[in-house]
Amino acid sequence: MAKKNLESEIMLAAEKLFIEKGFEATSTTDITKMVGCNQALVNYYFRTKEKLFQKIFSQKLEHIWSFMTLESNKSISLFDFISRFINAYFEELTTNKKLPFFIINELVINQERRKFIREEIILSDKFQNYYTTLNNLVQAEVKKGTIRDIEPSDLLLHIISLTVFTFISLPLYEDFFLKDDVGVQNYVNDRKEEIIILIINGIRK
Amino acid sequence: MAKKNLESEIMLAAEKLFIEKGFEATSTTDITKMVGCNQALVNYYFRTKEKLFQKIFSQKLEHIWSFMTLESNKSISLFDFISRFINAYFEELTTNKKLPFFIINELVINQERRKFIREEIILSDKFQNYYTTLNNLVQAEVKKGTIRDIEPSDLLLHIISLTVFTFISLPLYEDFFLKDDVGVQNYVNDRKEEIIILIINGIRK
DNA sequence: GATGTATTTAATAAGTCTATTAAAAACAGT
DNA sequence: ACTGTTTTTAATAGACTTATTAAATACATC
Repeated sequence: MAKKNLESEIMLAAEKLFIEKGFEATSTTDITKMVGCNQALVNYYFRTKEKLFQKIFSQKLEHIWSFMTLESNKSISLFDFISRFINAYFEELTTNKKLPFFIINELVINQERRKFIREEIILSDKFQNYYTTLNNLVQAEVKKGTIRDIEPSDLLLHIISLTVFTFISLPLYEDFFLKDDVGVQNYVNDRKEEIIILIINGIRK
Repeated sequence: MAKKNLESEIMLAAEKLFIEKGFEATSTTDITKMVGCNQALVNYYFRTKEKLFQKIFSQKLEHIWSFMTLESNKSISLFDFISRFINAYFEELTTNKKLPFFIINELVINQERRKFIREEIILSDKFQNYYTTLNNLVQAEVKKGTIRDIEPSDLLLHIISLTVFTFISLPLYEDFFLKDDVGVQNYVNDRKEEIIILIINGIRK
């Protein structure tokens, strides 16, 4: 039996519900009902529902973002980067299937959160370094003549589009073709392999 | 001055707001405030907010879906299909930039709407024909040896992933890189060309 | 112009939601 | 065991929601 700590229990329940149903559709009553404590505790520990959300959101964002940059450092060549990155990305999202939708959704809906990301991530040194590293990898291959001349941003967008969309659309796949967990997992794995092939083939000369 | 017709004015306002902010975040008061009429009219014309939403949702879905099938019939070869389809798809979504997010969002959130799609679209003859046509196009090219052996579903998913994600993430691009309408349009056009190249290159042998 | 129907409004019921407040309970340290 | 602090609860204010109702207005047809 874990030590009872309502603050973190509320965080966990909120995380689950926010990711499942989004900010609007989740009430503080839902959250505390899940924990089994009084609704006022949300305000006691986090002041407002919005602040609780922000805490969870930036936590999740930091998680996924630090994961992304971590993966890029390990790579030596571009093709290595691509397949390694997509593999790790898929593995990461497989254990957090709803995360892509959660993040995209809130970023699209809420302009404030976009500004937050811009300042915290896009303008950060870490991102600039990350992008420069990727750019070097790409330029090296272009010079060698192994790939066509492509913007690193396009490459990155291809990877993110195809990976993220796979997980966003997962509930659709599940219900359209009546698949169980195993079926879904097979589908995800197949998509992963196919996406790697498409991208590597697609940038080759 | 158009003939005043509050029923359709409500529909239009609701369409705008639902697409902009989603079902939950839009209130019937918002909608009628926009039109400038009494809130009770929503219930008078559409019985419930949910029914109003459903009407708009299936209208939009029908629009995009009939567009997709229309485009497939015009194509003769696979490469023709791909570039023609992506071009038309992008053009369509350029005039309805928020539509992809709207549809995906509601489908992910609401299982009932997924079931609706399954019955109305996936299981329809029209879809089955559509898929068979695509399959024939793909098989023909595989036999000719011009492309690698790929599932038509994968090809379709590639196209949809890359196209839809471009528009879903548009607000992010806009705010991250501080682009105006012209900048955004250039970006969209560049992405379109790049996506066509990636896919055609990516399925070639 | 009277009469029946369709449209629109104002008022409001009944529910939900978040945040606040004051009191109660649990837990320290002495 | 007493005292001060932290945690938790119950109760509730106040602001929204959607949907319903009955009354008012506009419209059409005879």
